[in-house]
Amino acid sequence: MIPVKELHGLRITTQRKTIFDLLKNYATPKCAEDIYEDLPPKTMDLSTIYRILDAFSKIGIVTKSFLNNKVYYHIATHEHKHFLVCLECHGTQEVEGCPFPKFEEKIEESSDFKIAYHPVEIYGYCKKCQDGHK
Amino acid sequence: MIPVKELHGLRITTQRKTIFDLLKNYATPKCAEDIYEDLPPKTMDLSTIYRILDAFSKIGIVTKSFLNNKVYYHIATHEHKHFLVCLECHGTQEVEGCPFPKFEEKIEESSDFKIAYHPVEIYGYCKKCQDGHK
DNA sequence: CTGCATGCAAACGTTTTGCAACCCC
DNA sequence: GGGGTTGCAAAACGTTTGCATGCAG
Repeated sequence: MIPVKELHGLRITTQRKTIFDLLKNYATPKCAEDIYEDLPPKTMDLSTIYRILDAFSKIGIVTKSFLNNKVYYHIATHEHKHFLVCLECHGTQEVEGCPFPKFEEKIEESSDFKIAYHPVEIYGYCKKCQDGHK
Repeated sequence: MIPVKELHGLRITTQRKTIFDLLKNYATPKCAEDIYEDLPPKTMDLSTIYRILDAFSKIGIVTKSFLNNKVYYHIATHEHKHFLVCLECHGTQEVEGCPFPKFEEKIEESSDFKIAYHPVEIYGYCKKCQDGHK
């Protein structure tokens, strides 16, 4: 786990510590609004959350993904995780393993592309939402 | 390739044919605005493009992906493709092979999740944008 | 002729920004 | 003390929607 003290040159503020601690405890990716609502009212402004998440993603301690025209953030632990996201109810569940590692090596070898990250989400329908979708 | 005539119950209109033909010729995923700008002025409304892309994705002839808070659409050919997307210049290049197939089988077996699609994009920095990003 | 599809304009929700006040280093 | 950081408000952005008109079947 990344220690809070090392924020890659970023100042350690109350707000950043708060967000970092929240992120640590989330099992699945969350959007800015989710985080905002998990905080007691008036803890900090929504725009501050956006700025902090942006800063965190720039220094690589959170990953970004997208669903429903919203950005989802997830802490970048050394254990790399993937998630199944339901297109109907937007529920998220963790899945084991990562199919990418070997593939990425091959890509970096054969092209001059430096991979930053790959999506962690796979879309579909969960058990209870499968009716009506083949 | 999917014949234009089979639009899964959708009416075949001038606008839908136009969009379909454009999509066929794109080598990389495009967003609605890209498509709008590729058309001669006044060809059709941007909202129409959104509605058509939405309809197409619902019947499965285009896939959706996300970058920079925008939705990217790509025609769903039987050859499944992946793309490298540069976080700096937003350039896109195709890459061969798909790392997912086996992984997906395993997931569908071990969980009750029905996979609809997985992201086709891998993020990083292309050769000319690599300076400044380790 | 009927209902789905479109154009236009306005609304929507998420994210970004400008600026003054604040506070970490 | 100074420059990065925040709160607030407003703007920007991609996308969606309502409604009257148009056109495919």
